Amino acid sequence: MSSKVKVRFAPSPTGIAHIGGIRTALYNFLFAKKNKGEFLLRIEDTDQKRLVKEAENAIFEMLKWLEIQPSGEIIHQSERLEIYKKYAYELVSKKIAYEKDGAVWVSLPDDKIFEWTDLVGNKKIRFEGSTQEDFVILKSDGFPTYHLANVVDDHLMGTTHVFRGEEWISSTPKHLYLYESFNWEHPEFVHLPVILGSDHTKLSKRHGAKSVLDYKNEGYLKEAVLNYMALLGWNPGGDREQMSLSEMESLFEIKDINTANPIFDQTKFEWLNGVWIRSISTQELQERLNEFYSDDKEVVKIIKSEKSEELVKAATSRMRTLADFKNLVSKDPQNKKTKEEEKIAEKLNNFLDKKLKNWDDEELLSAIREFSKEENVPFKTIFFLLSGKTSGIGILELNQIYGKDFFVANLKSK
RNA sequence: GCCGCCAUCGUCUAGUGGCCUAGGACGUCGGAUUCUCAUUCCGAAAAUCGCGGGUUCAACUCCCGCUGGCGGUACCA
Repeated sequence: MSSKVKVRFAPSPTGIAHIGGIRTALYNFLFAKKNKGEFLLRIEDTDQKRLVKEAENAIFEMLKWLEIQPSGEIIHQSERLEIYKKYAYELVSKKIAYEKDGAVWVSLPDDKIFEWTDLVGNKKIRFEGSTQEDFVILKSDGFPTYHLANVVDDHLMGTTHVFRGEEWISSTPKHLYLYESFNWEHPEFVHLPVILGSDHTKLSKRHGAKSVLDYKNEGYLKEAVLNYMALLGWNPGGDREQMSLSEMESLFEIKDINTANPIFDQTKFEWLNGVWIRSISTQELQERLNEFYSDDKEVVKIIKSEKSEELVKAATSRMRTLADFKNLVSKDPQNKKTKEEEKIAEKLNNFLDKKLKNWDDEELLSAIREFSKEENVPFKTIFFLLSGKTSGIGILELNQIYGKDFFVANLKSK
């Protein structure tokens, strides 16, 4: 392999930029980085009927957010119709393609064997020409089909490695035949096992969404998205779980891509997000939160307050997503007290009022202990009465951040 | 149906003929720390390596068959 590595992410803007798509983009990117090659972007907008207006922007936004930016010019297949037409008719004149119903078709020779070495699993895959039906390369609306456009562009762009989902394996013979008919060398093929949902079928909207941007909006860190996506089907060996983009860039090898279909595990993804939240600096986390809550005045006010750093520190270990932050730091009581609890709250209020002078941590803690013992009230209840929540940031941390007034307000609230 | 890909704990996976009475992680369960919840730390259960044949002194690792899962079978990508 003497030529410089050149790969491309070639999404079709027909729907959401889903997890499978982003993983393909990521593997392309990692491979390019690892081999000091080029990573390009090509928009395959050849299906006029299924085109979704917002999809293209979503793709750009996603790549930008994840910082896996392509270099070079972005190619739109819809702007290259003349090129595909020219090549389609070249095949017609070579008698490889024929016209029917206003479209250009190709038929594979029945007796020909199509074989290539797929780099995932490094195995030979072979098809007999007879298993492939005639296929359209140029549609009657003048647009090319995937088969033609993909082959033509990859050749013209000098793509060395085609990373794509394994759903393309069955049509690779068509592509092989096209390369051969044009007298072009075909690129290496890297067919990635498709990601499955928890019900073991191809991951789709049915499994509860999710575009990568949805995950962004749910409070996932880009590091976690990248990290989890990469590990879904690739493993550099060893016990490593947490990896940054640059670490992955230096470790990525095609031979470490798994051959089996991975199942997307939301729970592990959340765990990994928590790991990332805990591993960035408080200052960095503050910035992420600030950005995440930019439309939420209430939270922005909290993040911008003097106590911001303490709050974020206290919340860090308790977040799995950035979205958890709001409930954690909210001053509003989240559960109503029972009649019984109201009585205890009143007692506790009087007790603390009598006992505490400075409301410092030491005083507060020993008073709570005393109250708990004397009245036989579990700490859990006291926590609830003081904080207004059944779980969350610790009492002493809250004392540092919000102080006496906050506790008294909670004790008095109904 | 036909064609193709795949097959290690529930899940992600390590493992490339002897180091495996199969290792790690998530999750689950138990415990420690503890002001609740988390975090952190310990520990446990969890795969007779899908099944059946080979090859070999030796197979999770190689070969064949079966079964199962997934994918493709459009003038969609």
